[in-house]
Amino acid sequence: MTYHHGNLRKELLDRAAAVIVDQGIDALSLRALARDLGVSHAAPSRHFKDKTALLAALATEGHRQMTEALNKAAEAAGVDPVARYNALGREVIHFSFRNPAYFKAMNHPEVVRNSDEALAQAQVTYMETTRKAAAAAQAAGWHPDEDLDTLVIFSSAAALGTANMLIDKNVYIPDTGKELEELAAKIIRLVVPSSAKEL
Amino acid sequence: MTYHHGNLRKELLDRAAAVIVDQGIDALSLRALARDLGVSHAAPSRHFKDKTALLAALATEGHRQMTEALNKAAEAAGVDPVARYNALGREVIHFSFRNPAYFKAMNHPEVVRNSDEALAQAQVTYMETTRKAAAAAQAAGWHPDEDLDTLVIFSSAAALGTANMLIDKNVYIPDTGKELEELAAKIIRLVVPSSAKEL
DNA sequence: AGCCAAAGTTGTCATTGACAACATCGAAAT
DNA sequence: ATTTCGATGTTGTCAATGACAACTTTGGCT
Repeated sequence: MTYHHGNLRKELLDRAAAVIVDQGIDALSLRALARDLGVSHAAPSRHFKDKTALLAALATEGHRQMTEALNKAAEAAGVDPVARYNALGREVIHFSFRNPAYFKAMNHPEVVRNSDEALAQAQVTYMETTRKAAAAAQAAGWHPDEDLDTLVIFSSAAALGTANMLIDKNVYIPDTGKELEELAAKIIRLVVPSSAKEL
Repeated sequence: MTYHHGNLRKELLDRAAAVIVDQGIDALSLRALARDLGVSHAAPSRHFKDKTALLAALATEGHRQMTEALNKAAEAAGVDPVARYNALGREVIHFSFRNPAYFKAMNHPEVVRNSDEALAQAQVTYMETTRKAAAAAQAAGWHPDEDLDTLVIFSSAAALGTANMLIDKNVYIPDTGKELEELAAKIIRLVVPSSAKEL
């Protein structure tokens, strides 16, 4: 083992994600992370000023990966703007299943409140992407008479709210016996049809 | 000042709610609460075993008040089951605006995970209320061919998600210049029409 | 009058985040 | 090749906190 760890920043983020998944964000401790990785208690501070900074980095990376995933999903959905927006909604939920730790960091009130430059930028970019896709869907006939702002908030809230409810089954959910993915797809279909033909 | 405070339990809850509103749940500290109320650092433990227990009590009280508010709102909405369900959705959001601290406690992952008997019961009751109202709306023509479970999760997620987004403007929201209430009403209308006639 | 359980207090400990001062290493410049 | 210096780790320390134990006060019940 060398004096310099060499990859501490990334390993801290990975380990933090693992801890968040099975113990929650509140249980995260910088000193515990350091112990887990076999470094001294103050080593993490070289990479993250404080706990919030680590979570902000996690959230920023999450936004990066989600943006990538959303772009892919939209492309795969073809040219129909309604189908694309539907795919975006499904992908947000799917992403939250695949990356619960990123998702939780991205939506943690404390993290969002103290977001640094990079994170704030990532958030704005995400909202702009959503807004553009929603506008296209609207132009294709989805709720043509509604305010775009209203539509954006409605669909974002539905997608994020669904992800939050399903991620940890925090709320009592009757056992539907269905795969969560299929359930998510049905829910998103109630927000945006899966194709313009269904309008 | 007497040795026995006389009303400490309630004052702890009230003060905690105030702290949560302007500093967030993470900033809550039992010792700080004790200081604020002029009692010793261990006094709160006589009423709440630990921090989670205090939050659970807050959440339980929140559920109690919300249930009451929801019942009133449904009654005021008349007999049309669709209008009633729409009113429920609007009231959830309105409640979260009026009682952000309760709402945050009720939706905090850590609190929900470690819920005690009373809180678990309150949560189940809430979901059952929602489910019944949704079933009635469906019987009246709202998405007659969809699974009830799907409809319940969809509408709950939309309402809770909207409340979460609007409560602290956590997410970037374009300045609509509209009152939040009116915005919420428009969003809920996208979930459930405001009357069966609009189906 | 006296008992006793509820409600408060003081004392203490381990954990944590934050910071300061010091140590080591590797890569860039000479 | 050497030197140097900034990045990365380490040790040491402090104040705040949650949790718990042991003791005290008080008011209501018998």
